[in-house]
Amino acid sequence: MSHSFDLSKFLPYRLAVLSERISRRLAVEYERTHGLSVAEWRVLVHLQSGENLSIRDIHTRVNLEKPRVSRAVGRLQGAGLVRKMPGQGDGRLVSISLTDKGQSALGDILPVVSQIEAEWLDALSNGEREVFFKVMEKLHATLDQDPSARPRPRLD
Amino acid sequence: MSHSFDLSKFLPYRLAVLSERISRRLAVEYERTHGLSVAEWRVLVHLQSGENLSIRDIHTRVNLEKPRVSRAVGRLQGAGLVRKMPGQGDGRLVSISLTDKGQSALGDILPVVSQIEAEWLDALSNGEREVFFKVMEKLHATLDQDPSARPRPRLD
DNA sequence: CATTTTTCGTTGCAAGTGCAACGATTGTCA
DNA sequence: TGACAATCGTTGCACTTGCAACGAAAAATG
Repeated sequence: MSHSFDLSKFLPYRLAVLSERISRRLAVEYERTHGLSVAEWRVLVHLQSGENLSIRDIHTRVNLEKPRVSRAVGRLQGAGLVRKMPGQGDGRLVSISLTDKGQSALGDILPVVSQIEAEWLDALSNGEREVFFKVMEKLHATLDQDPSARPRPRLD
Repeated sequence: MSHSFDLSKFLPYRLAVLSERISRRLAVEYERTHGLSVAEWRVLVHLQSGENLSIRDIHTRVNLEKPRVSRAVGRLQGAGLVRKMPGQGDGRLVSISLTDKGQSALGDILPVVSQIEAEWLDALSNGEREVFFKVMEKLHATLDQDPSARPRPRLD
């Protein structure tokens, strides 16, 4: 007798579908208005929090592979949104920072994106929000103890 | 003054990180043991529920673009896990079904994958599971009313 | 019936992705 | 100090992906 299995009730599948739908919805905004990809968007946002970051900084904190970050930064530089300078002190590092144009683009996008997120969160009660995030944390904690799982990306 | 924004607390980002980590963990299983990609895995699983499906059936129910399904089916056929026959009645349709080898591969993978999912769900209380899935549904419902969002894939 | 539209699956093509490997720079340790 | 190892960012390469366009087949329209 065959193992009964319903993909539509499978946790990883449901998460993937929801996550993808939400990502797409957001991408509509920064893609249409500023031609950004997901990787470029993440890099750009992360640069807003701190200046003079290296590729590796972004790589470890933003959950993108190193080559992906490198190329995203290259495209952002080509678009004039980002500036690359040799890192002082350590000659291997590259110091990346936002240009005025990059700041301005972020200024356009962030309010829109925050507004969309707010609409999603407003549909939930306080308790639901709390439990939802707690569950995500618990799932990460379970994965942390699984040697076959990837390490959790730093979220700080 | 600049808009404060913390990517690590941004709902879409957190969802993407968790979803990707979970997907990767699963992919380890069916990729290493049977050389399947995510698309191939989804197609294979969906074929288990019903026989003689068309590309379009899979496309609409499994949240994969049509060309992606077509190519995944082609690779599965090449690996001997799937059989393609011209659809009777409608000459445009392609009738896809599992071979014995495909059934056998699923028989290997499904218990392992279900076990991993069970470990994740067991870390949650009944209430947490309930709220978590309810929140996912609510987020979908909010997206349903957003004309800029993609339609929700059928989950049946 | 004849003609136009729609649907189905596939393919072309440009672009992005993951992984390994590379040169360059820095750190480590005998 | 000198040899070796580790780290940083980039690049090569094979592969996948998304989107548009295509031919074949069926449906809709007159």
